[in-house]
Parts: sequence; structure tokens; C-alpha cells
Amino acid sequence: MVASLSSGVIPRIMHGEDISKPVLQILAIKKINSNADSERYRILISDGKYFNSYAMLASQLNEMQHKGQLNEFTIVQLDKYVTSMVGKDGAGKRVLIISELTVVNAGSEVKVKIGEPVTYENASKQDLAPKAAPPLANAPAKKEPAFKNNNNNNISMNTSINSGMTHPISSLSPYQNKWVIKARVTSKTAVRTWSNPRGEGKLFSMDLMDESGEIRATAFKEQCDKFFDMIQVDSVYFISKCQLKPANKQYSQLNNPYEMTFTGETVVQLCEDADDGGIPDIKYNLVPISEVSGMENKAAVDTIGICKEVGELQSFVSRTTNKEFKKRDLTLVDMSSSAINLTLWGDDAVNFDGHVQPVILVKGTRINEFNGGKSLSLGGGSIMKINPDIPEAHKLRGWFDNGGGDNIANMVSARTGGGSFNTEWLNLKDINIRQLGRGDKPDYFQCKAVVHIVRQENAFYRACPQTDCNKKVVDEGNDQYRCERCNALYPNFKYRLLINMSIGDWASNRWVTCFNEIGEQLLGHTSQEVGEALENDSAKAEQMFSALNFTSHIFKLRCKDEVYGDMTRNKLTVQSAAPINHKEYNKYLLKELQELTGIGSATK
DNA sequence: CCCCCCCC
Repeated sequence: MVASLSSGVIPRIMHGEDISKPVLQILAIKKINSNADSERYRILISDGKYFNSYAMLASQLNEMQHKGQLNEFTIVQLDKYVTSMVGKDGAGKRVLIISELTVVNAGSEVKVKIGEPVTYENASKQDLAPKAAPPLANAPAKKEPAFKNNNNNNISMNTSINSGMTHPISSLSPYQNKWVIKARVTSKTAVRTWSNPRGEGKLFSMDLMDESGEIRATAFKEQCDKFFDMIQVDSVYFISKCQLKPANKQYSQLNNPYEMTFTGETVVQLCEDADDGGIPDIKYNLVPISEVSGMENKAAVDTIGICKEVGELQSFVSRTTNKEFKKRDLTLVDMSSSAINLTLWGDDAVNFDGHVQPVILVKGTRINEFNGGKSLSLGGGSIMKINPDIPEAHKLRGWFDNGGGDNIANMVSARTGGGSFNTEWLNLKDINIRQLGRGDKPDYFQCKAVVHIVRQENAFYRACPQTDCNKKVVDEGNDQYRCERCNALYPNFKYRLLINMSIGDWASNRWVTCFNEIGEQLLGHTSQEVGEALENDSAKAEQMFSALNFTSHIFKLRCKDEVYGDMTRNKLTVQSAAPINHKEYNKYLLKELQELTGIGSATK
């Protein structure tokens, strides 16, 4: 049963009449040759009497075309559409943009073009008049255009509000410049400045959402100043006259092929309705902290927890960009008896007051994985709420204030170090073959090696006695030691180990450096004992150090080129030294043998 | 027109 078309409606639609759910036939569909990132389809569509060759699919319908649902002769019902001018205001062509449709009859079923349609631009005056009689009786009377191009923005805004003629975010495209969206701000960045060879300036971005979709908007320079204070997360705004451009998917996690830029023409008006008019609330997909362990690195996480511990504000200069960053690490705990670290940046880090152990709700934080531990980082499109007034927050408060956070069993951010399975097995010759350590980031690997020589010279230094300061102190004489980092004089110091030793495997041998804790572990003595022996009892020191010779370990090594003056040295640092787990090591050897020989691939 | 978020 092939449906009948809504004969003669195309000219009326193109003249601004709002016709509910017209039934039309697709006569042709083709991809527009535009930017490779933004796929668009243009269609030739007919009502049986007239056709329109300037119709386009909103990108969320591309999928239907991919599935072959919009072939030649398909009969469709337009559930949602807008018309708009393409090109410069008033000078261009009017297009029909379809954002929702239903397939009524497949093209393969219809098989033929219905009627002998001519271009709607040839329609007579009579055909433009709204028809009074059915079948289009339920079509509403002709409405004012959603957003008149006049100078009084408020009047046209109100027109659009009252007539409910805002546009869905998902229908926005560069092909259409007259629209008003009604959208909730789901996140907002801090103001950031930039300076590069192409210029400098400042900007902030926000993410906008309505029932149809989401989009990122950015305000530069003057617009940044003009709108930054006005835009508030969670509020709903009417927004119009932004410039649309293809989104760079490399940077945007939002589900929209476009993003927008505020311009001098941009109008933003707060929607003060108590009822937000169907704009959904921000949805938090709250994940228990324990579940983050099982999630992918770099995945986005919404969660809620109590800030049990607050780290100091830290400042550092990025090695790659030379920019200064401020950060602060928090530890969040929740009722899954788990703890995770959360990193705050910039003003969030500076202004954070964790002494009252507030409830922290975050949305869109990123997972960073290191050595098997996972932590969260609050970045670009993330939001943080402190003590939000939601039931989950009150529940957590009650739980924590009654001692709930005292027995945290699961440290999601803890590094699994030691016998972790994810470090690659290599030998010491592979370092050269694979050119490890040349990149910006260090390379990590493990190998089985035997200790050849342990150097006693410079195996320790006298360090600042403060717990967290390990800086070498200056001996001022008369039993006074000065720490330049703490800018203080102390009557004492602590010994710290910094041991160089040569280790070898079947392929090669290399000098490696061990820091304090691993040095203590390998020598089987505290740094204090080792330091005292080296300073006062050379026979005892010799005994300690020689005991380490010719012992075998599984070394986890960090490999990185380091520059000393004009010299670059490929440096190996011991991350861990563990006894040989023969079961695990043999498994690796068997796998290597299989790969080398191709024999025994069925062996488990 | 930005798109940086280190280190371990």
C-alpha cells in the first residue's frame, strides 16, 4: 500500500507555512562535496506536483542514508523541519532542512516517480495560499518567521519564545543562519589566554544541550568579556546568531559535527521560565568509585564522593609546552569503600578548600592510568559541584560523618608496581635496537638481569631531615646542615641512597641508578645503616655491597635520554627489583621460544 | 582565532 503524497505543499512550506508532517517523495539523494569531516546529503524531494531540489538532511539522519533507507522513490513523512536561507542574508537560496523523518514506503516498494512535479519556484499565487479544507486542516496558520532580521532582538526573541519556534540544536548547520536555540549550559571553561604566531587573545567555551543534542560554543576576546559572567552552568538561554563551523573531532568529545563561535551579532538571553520548557536537566551517570578500576584509560567519568584528603597546591612548568600549571590532588571516597585521586587545575585548584571534607560531584572527568592505578582529572568539558543539594550527597554525608570513610579497602589510584603484568619484557640490547628513551616520554620495560658491580663511591648523600624534602644539604661545619629548598639550618641530616650498579642479561649490560627505597631493599639495610657503614666502617660496607653481587632480579626499568650540558645520556632508573617469579618468567620464555621457532603454538 | 592539563 503506497501512501499518497501531500500534493502541492512544497511551495507553501518554502513560503514559511508550518505544515504538520507532510508526506513527500525522495527523487534523488547525493552527498555534497564539502569538508571531509562533515558529511551532508542534499535531496530532491517532491509532493507529486512540485519538487524542491534544495533540501538537506540534518546530520543525525545521515545514518538512515548509510543504511539505504532513503533511496530513490522512498516516501517519507517529515516530522521536523525548518527552512532557512543559505548564503548571505537575503541574497541566497532558501533551503529545506529535515531533522526528523519517518519512512512511509521504501523506494524499492514504490519503484516510480509519482506525478510530473515541476520546480516549486514556478508555483502560482493561488497555490501559495493556505488551504482551508482537509486533508491539511490541522496545519496551523502561517506563523511569523522564527527570528526576524530586525534590530530589536528582544521582540523577535519573544516572538520565538511565545510561538515555541526555537530550533533543535541537532538541526544547526553552517547552511542555515537564522535560528534561535533554547539550551542549557552543561559546562563552562575558565577564561584562557593564548599567544601564538597567528596572534593572541582570550576565550572561554561552554557546552550547550537541549532535547535534540549538544554543541560546543566558544566566545573569543570581546565576546569572552561580554558573556563570561552572564553564562552560568545549569541555566537555560535563548541563543542566536553564532557562526557554525565543523568541529575538530580531535578535541571535541561532544556528539555534534559542528561547533559554534560567538560573534558581534550573537544574542544571548536568559530563559527565566520556572518551567524550563522541556530542556532536560544535566544528567549525571554516577559511577561508584570502585567501578572506575574496570574502566578504560581516558574514559569520561561522572562520580560523587567525599573529599577525604586534600593535597597542597602545586605549581609546575610543562616540559612540552613550557607553560606554568597549577594543580591540586584530592582523594575522594565513597560507599563502595574505595578511594580515588582527583586532580583539579587552575582556579579550581587554587580556590579549593578541602578542610571541611565536602561532598564532590564531578561530571566528565578523564581517567588517567599509571602503573595500573587510575586517577581522575577535571578538564575542559568537566564540571565539579561542591556539596550539591541532591539525595546522593546527603546520603554520603551521613555515611562519612558516621565513620564510613575509616575503612577504605580499595585504592583505585594505587600503582600496582611490583609484579605487574603490563610491563613489556625486553633485554638490555633492545634498548639500542628499539631506541628506547628518545621520545618525550620515558619508556618502561622489565628484564631479568644479574648484578655485576655495585659502586660504593657516591652511593649516598646527606639529605634534608624533613620528611618530604630529600634535597642534599650543605655542610656548614660545626654540625650545622643547610637545606636550600627549606631555607633552614638543621643540626642533623638523613642519609639517602643513590646507587649506581652495572647489571647484565644474556644480551648486554648497562649501568643503572637505584634510588633510596630500592637501594635499601637490595642491600637489605636501611639508608642510615648503609650511610654509616660507608662513612665509618668500610669492612662492613664492603660486606653489604658485595652481598648484592651476582644476584638475579626482575628489574623494572625506566629509560629516558637526559641532557647534561651538551651531552645526551640514555639513562636507566630502577623502578623496582623483584625476586624472579619462575612461573611467570618461564611463561615469557616459552612464548619467546614459540615465536622464534613456530613450534609448540598449541602448548599452554 | 583555542585545542594546554605535567610528573610518577
